[in-house]
Amino acid sequence: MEIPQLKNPQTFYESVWHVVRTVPHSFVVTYGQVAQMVDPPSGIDPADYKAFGPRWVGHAMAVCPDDVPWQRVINSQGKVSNWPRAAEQRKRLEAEGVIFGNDKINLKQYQWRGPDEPTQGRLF
DNA sequence: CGCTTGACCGGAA
DNA sequence: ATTCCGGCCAAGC
Repeated sequence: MEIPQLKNPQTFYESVWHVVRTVPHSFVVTYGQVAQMVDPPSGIDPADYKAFGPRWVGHAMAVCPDDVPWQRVINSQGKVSNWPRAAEQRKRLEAEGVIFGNDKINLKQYQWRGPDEPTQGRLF
């Protein structure tokens, strides 16, 4: 065995939480996007990470601490994923001023581009 | 310990 | 628009 496989998931999860904490108020990111922003775990095949990174992000969000704005992580379709707290998630986002159209969010408008692009000129 | 499911994604039919 | 598929990991039961 030369290459270990994600020998410490906890570390990966904490990296995910760190990234999510940097997402600004009234903006959203997708699972796949977060997977790309996170520093890839060493020793993981890039193809494997591409395929399952987004899912790992999902697992990480399922067990995240309360100080993480988990409501700002949605799927690539611009919708809130189907899970027990979906209603609460939407409620939180709307409380931040995010507008849902037909159960969907306009990613063009609300998706966060990254740390280098502060608030895209919009307030909040 | 083995089998099933998954807060996913991108592309194809 | 909707449904299906490959990906081949990790947690839950």
